[in-house]
Amino acid sequence: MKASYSKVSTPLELELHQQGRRLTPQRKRVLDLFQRIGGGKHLSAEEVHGKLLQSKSRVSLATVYRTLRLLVKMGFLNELELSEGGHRFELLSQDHPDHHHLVCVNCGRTEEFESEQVVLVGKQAAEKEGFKLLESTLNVRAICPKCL
Amino acid sequence: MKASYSKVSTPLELELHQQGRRLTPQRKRVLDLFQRIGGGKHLSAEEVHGKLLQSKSRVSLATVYRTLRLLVKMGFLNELELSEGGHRFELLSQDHPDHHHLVCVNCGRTEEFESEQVVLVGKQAAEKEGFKLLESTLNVRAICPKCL
DNA sequence: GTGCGTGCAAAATCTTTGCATACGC
DNA sequence: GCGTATGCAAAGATTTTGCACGCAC
Repeated sequence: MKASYSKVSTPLELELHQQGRRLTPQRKRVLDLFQRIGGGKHLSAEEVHGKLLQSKSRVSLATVYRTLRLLVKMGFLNELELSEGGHRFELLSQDHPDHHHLVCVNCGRTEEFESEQVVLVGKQAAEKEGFKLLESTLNVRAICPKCL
Repeated sequence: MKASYSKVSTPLELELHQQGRRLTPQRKRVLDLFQRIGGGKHLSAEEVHGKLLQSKSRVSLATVYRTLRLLVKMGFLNELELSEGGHRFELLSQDHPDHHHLVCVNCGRTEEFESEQVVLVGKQAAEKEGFKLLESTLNVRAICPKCL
């Protein structure tokens, strides 16, 4: 009997194919990287590029930029602007919903936290103006104990 | 009788002199611009430069950048990162305290709102980790009615 | 085989910096 | 007059783009 196994399709693959796009090793590697390091980490384009070079995968910086923007548009990643010089990206996943950032403006140390209240306030603000809410992020700028 | 009038010292001038710095026409023009356009507007460095050229004041782009960073450090301006490409700045004034942004990710329309609750949450988060709070801003990313 | 995606290098942005000059104090 | 601030132009940093080739489908 002919072995009929079905290749598991990842959400990434499905989503790409729905849009007539392709699952390339590069795209897989970028998303894999974020999934490997987990939900709370913030990487810049340069860092993604560097980490992929280390793990013997060859992805050009231009492709990293293109892929990051693609993954953000497709909802797999979240783009952050925390004034650490350049934008950063993080994994957006179900078990890591709306969350907020406490950033030390001196050393860049970042802690995350969640708050149901804040989500609610964002929702109300959006509703009041007739906007459709996508996400809300609270950025708390502060000085960490070490830098004080 | 000799006219003895006292030149009014602006907060900017006082603050600068306290630090051994100087009140230059350039610095005055940049802060004036923000005060003229009012509290809720977000300008990029390029825009500040452009607007100052229009009004026949000559300020170099390098000075605009240096002045913006200075004014932020001195607490006259607030630096925003709303993913509109490049950082933006807005006037920070007493009658316009901690406030938040509701941004349409499609057309860039931005509404502001305030929330005592959010300020409180930020404060608690900072305290919990031993950080000294500077400010907290809630960014709500959404789609405005027109773009829906 | 078709045409989307990649790599490369060049270009476009955005921001900072070195240095001689100008000017606030 | 002293020393900070400015302007200019060059350098840096970050991100985008054009084009020929390669590979996912």
